[in-house]
Amino acid sequence: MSKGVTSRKENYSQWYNELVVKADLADNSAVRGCMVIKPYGYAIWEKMRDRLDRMFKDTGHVNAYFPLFIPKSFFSREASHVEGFAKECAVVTHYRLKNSPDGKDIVVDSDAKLEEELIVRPTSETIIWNTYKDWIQSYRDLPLLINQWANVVRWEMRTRLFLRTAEFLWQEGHTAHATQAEAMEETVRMIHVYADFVEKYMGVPVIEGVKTANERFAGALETYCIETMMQDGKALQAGTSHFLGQNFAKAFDVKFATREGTLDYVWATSWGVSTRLMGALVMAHSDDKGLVLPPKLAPIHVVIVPIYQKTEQLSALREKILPLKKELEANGLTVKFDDRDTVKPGFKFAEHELKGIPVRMVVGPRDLENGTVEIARRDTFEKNVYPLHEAVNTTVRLMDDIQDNLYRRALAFRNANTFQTDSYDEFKEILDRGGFIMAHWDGTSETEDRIKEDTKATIRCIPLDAPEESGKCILTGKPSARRVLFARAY
RNA sequence: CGGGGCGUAGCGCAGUCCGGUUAGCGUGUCUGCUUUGGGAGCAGAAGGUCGCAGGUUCGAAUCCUGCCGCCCCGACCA
Repeated sequence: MSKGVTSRKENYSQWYNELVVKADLADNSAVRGCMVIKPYGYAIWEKMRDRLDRMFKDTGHVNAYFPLFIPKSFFSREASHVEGFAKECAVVTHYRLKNSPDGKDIVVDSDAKLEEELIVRPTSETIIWNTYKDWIQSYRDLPLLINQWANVVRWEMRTRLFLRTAEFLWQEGHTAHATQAEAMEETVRMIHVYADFVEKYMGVPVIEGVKTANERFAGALETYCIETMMQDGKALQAGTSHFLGQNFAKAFDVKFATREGTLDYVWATSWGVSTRLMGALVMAHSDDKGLVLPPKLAPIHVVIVPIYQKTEQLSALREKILPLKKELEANGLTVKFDDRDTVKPGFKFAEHELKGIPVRMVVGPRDLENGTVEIARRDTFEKNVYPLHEAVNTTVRLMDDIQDNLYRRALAFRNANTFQTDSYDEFKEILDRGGFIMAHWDGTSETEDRIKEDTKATIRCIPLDAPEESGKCILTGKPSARRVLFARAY
């Protein structure tokens, strides 16, 4: 990115941190572990959010909003759920402050202690299922397909911008169904929606799969996930969709009258993606010059930089550029005309690259003379001079090219860094280099734990498309029916 | 909660071991002139409770004691 800073290959983590801050996506805040999402970063998140929201609506869901605070007692209703989240909850115990005796400070008023503590939601299953109890009586009330856009808090020990923050923005879908099959269908449908979004809009290839018992969501019977590879070969879980069975219905006593007149517990799913997707987007495509954004999520598609010496020249350029800008906009592109006279062109080029703007146009005196414009693409740095009348078509075409190229490039990288092995020694070597490993596993949590302790690698998922193949567990040599995906993960 | 490190200008740092001019460097900011097809150059200016409190000393950013804050590694994790 900017001169003299960490390169991607030198120190991937540091490169990422610097990039997020320098590209104006986010900053650390005064509150430990929390993040300020800056306007540019938020604009990208809004693009993601709007597209996902459309996809949810297209699959029959509606939005609603549930409270931030969850009574502590709700939490303990579902045993494995509380166990999974208890260690990272923010808890509200009081509702009032008062002046300290010496009047110099504000202190918690110990008289204002809550009878029951409130948990700041780390996820909303409990408060939502407590509500669903009132909403669902009959099979006619089902399915209930609701999504909420919200913030949640998980008091993590160690945080990283976008990838793991104490508070993060996300959406969580919570659905209720009359049958197990329907709920299962919904679970799979939504993981496909996520996969679709991440591949087609973010340009990041995913592996769809199911989690092992160790990695499963607290309270779920089955967790589906999409796993992505970052440029250091580590895995990032980009989204999850959970089949919750009747666990939450039983915990919150949500029964419905069936078509046959009997009473049954409803079947549930939940699914979510978060601002972590921003981290995935940055880590998957960016380079040492900065961010590389897929056109479908870029807040600005094209930046036009004028080259001039005197202000008269600028007005001549403006006459050419403004109609061009208008025409690009008529083709659905967002265009920025960077006519700042406070910085030099070279500075602008570097800045726009840092921010990942897909296409840059340069128009100067030379172009005025020749009726041309220079067009450069961010992903490959290729630049060419085109006749002015071809500028719009070229740019529109470039948007598709860049979008495709980013996906293809990421896919090629993932393929080049995905390995099959049956040797535990080689398994460890590959992990140290970075990459995904397809290997046999005996199906036990004990083996998975031992491998994790030994190598820091976890089973990211059992890929949905993993073919049956009998083999021997990489660690224990016990029989295995298919290979599973191992990697170190964020 | 265990192990390590750091706190000096908006930001990044040197100076601390071995106390001694007016506390310095880079960058950023401001002013002026020259520049403008890849992160400009020169000249000038502004900017500091050296984390806080106490102690030792003729004298403390530097030594001693206590406190506060932050970062990194581990446990946790979308």
